[in-house]
Amino acid sequence: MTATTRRVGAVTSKKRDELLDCVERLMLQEGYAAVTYRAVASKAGVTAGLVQYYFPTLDDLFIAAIRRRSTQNLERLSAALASRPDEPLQVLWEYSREESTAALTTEFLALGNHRKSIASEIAEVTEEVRRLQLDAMAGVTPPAGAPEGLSAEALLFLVTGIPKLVRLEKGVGIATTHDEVVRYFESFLSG
Amino acid sequence: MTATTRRVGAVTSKKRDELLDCVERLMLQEGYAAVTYRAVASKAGVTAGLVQYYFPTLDDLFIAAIRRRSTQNLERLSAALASRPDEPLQVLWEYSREESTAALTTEFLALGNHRKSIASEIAEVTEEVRRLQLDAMAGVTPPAGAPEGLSAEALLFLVTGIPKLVRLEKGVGIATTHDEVVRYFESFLSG
DNA sequence: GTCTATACGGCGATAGAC
DNA sequence: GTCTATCGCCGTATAGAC
Repeated sequence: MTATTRRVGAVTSKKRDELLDCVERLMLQEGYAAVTYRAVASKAGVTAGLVQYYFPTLDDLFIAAIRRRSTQNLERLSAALASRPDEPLQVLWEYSREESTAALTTEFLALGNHRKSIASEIAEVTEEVRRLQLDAMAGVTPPAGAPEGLSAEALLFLVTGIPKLVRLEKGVGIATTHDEVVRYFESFLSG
Repeated sequence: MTATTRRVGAVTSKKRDELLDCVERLMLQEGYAAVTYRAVASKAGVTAGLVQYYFPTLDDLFIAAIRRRSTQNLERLSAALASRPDEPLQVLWEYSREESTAALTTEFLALGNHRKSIASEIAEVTEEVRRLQLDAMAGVTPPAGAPEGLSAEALLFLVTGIPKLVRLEKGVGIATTHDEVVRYFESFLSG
């Protein structure tokens, strides 16, 4: 069958990869709403038609960006967790606070909340990361000073989620309470 | 000076208030990106030009929506805190988990992150709410079972922020770890 | 003070020319 | 594989009717 007639650029194209680089830069600098065919094209020095040749709809473009980035993230996170298997919480905290990739992750989360067509894509890769993170925590006792009665799942949510929330608030200029909450978590995470 | 010649509808207009109601409904149902002059007009049964008469730019519209809603929220929250002055944390937790107004607050936060022109508006009203919340917590000892070494600021951030984060993730279909983290907080908040 | 009509350029998307 | 033409939305601005 494969009934469709629309022609699409090869996923192995070098140009395609460059375009996704531009998409990431645009999202980080101006947010996902600034990602338009014309803006990506202008940044890459090509025509808007060419961008659309590789990504027929903006959904296609965003999904490609999410998949590429999450594959890279999974590898980076895996390596970081494997290199310090005795303190996964500290690794997850630092990883979640890293501006470079975490900002994109949060941007993708916000994007999914307003573009229902790609929400499932975000959910899928997030859950995949979460499984990896939970596995890394298995069998490791929480550091002294960590809240009592907190399940591994809840602790994971806090350690990876609080940095997201802080970033989100910082993004609009909210500053209060951030230092205090970061200080608390770092007080029992290696410190 | 007041050089401008542009005419704008009166803030006391009943129509204006109805339009803001439509804006809130649109934001809740389809997200802020669905808030267009034409969509608001169609929902209110008026022309797009009339919406623009009251709100010359979309920034004006969003700022008006933020101010009206935050004024109402401050009053509701004040009343709730005053009615149970001995357990402000429980009140804040329940208030933050309420779908109706909390969803709009989170939507405004996301909006501010992508529309820098109104970010300061969000920051201002959020900080104002936060001051009120911190005042309500003053002099009240945290419930038994609450994490040790947690400052009032940090505890406030968690109790009001975790529901936001859970809502954000639920919005894209993420489900894991939410039950666990909610259960933990409710285990020491009255339960 | 309220409200309508119209026009502009930018947008996502499609079909099809080179 | 690359790019143009075209369509119907969008925000915004303005001129003017009641």
